[in-house]
Amino acid sequence: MRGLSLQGVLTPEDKALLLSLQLNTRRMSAGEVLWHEDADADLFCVVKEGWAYSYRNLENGSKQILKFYLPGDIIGMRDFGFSRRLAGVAMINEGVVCPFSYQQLLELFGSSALAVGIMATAVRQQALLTERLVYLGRHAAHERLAHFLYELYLRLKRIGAVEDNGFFIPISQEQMGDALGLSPVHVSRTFTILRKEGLVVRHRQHITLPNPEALAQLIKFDASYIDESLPSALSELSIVSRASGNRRGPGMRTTAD
Amino acid sequence: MRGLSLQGVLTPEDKALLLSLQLNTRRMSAGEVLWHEDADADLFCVVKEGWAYSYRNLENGSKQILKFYLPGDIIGMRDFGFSRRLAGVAMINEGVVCPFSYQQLLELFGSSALAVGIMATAVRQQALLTERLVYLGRHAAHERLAHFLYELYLRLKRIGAVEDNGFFIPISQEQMGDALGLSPVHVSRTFTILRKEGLVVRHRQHITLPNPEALAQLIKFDASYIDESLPSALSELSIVSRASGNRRGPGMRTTAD
DNA sequence: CGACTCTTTGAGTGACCTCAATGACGGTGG
DNA sequence: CCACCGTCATTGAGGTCACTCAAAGAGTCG
Repeated sequence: MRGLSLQGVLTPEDKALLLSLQLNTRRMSAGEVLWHEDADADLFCVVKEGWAYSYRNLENGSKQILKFYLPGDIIGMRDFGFSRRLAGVAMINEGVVCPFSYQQLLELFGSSALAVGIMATAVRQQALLTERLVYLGRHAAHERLAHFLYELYLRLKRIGAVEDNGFFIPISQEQMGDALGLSPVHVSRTFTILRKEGLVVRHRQHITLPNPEALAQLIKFDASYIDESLPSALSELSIVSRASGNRRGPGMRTTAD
Repeated sequence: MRGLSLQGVLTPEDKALLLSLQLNTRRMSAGEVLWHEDADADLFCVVKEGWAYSYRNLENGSKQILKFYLPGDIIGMRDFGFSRRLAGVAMINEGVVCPFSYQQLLELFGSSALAVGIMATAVRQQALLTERLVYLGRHAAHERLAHFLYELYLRLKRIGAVEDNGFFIPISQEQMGDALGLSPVHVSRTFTILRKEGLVVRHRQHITLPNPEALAQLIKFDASYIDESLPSALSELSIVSRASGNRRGPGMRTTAD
């Protein structure tokens, strides 16, 4: 890095921070791992040279690559708001990266805990999309549907909308197909399969999971992307309100997007 | 809303803001559209009752649903950092939402333009993932590959790594398959198809797009999710640096994740 | 010059698709 | 109360896209 020019309205603190980011550069060899899945999440990296990619290794032996990073890209934003990495990152070819800590970023937000929380919440919601991406890319229809239903089950449970392992679902099978990348006909067939295995009972707009654990087991569901608590630095930011029309749930946590 | 309790370290301003969010509630009927794709993006919504979903209507007549929103979820974070909506949002059943403006959120970040920029950058990067999701869900192999290559082409062009419509690509076909949800064998076949149509020329680790416009046309590529400028309120935050090893590009814009 | 990785091509299979018809349910109006 | 309608779900038949397995060609590296 020879120079650093900034446009706009950055404060002197901002500029100092940006300069500090350029300090720790690290040369990486081809294939070298920046971090593994489930590793502690405490830093970002800016790619200076070379390409990198983030990935998930799946139970079934396959792999889903989430993103390729080119020079100038920031790696690791995806995990901000979680204590552990949701995906591994490795270099493709040789290159140089600039690591910097979450702590440095937090200083930027320092004045507003709410801003930090909104940022973290936005990132956490992205985790849901990422999870869906993995299922679209590398899982069969019955796994996509099972995952979809189980995720819904957990989210509804959080807001107190699950009763006796069952919940109300106003979505048509065609809409589920549009979400899961399946034809409505095949969604129906897939429901039939899950019903015959005793995993899902469906009656009109009501779904019951007689054995949620078995369903979770089927797809090796890892719920950390949904209900893991925020790292201590960001904690205590849930917006708890009690909506008038809300069915007797204990409260309502606001989760982004 | 009867009450609003907050834990943690929120400032009085934060609390005032949160209270103000509860003001404008709006009752929605089933199927009602909150906003269309490409509409101006200037507000969020918190879902109080009912379910909603965000979607993309595709050129080929199909539809991809991105996410279902349950009570307590925030809608619209995905577009923060863009001037127009990347996806439409509609209610599934009857419900109540609380709209609030981006402006209110910006006040939270007010003290730090850099914090705003990082937030916006994180959200913009999510747009890339969303776009990939759409292709995994609803597009054939040759469309996925064409889209992947064209997106790469645009991103590399931004950092000055494209020369004569060609660029260096250190990725194996197996890795592309892992990104696109295809087997390595089928990636190879798909390359053959694109080559025979004169859209892609590949020689080892170098790719040339003889006619980028034709490729973009094939997949109706809308580049707004990549290169649309930030809304005025957030503008001027690109971090321009000149990396030592960077091939003679004019500079390097930092884009998140 | 081998050993290795990556790519290409062929053959056969399977998952999911489309098209089409029927069934189940709910709402509406006579 | 019942006939009618529209929407949604189910089931069958046949087709296609992408998969797996397998083998051979092409570069690259030591």
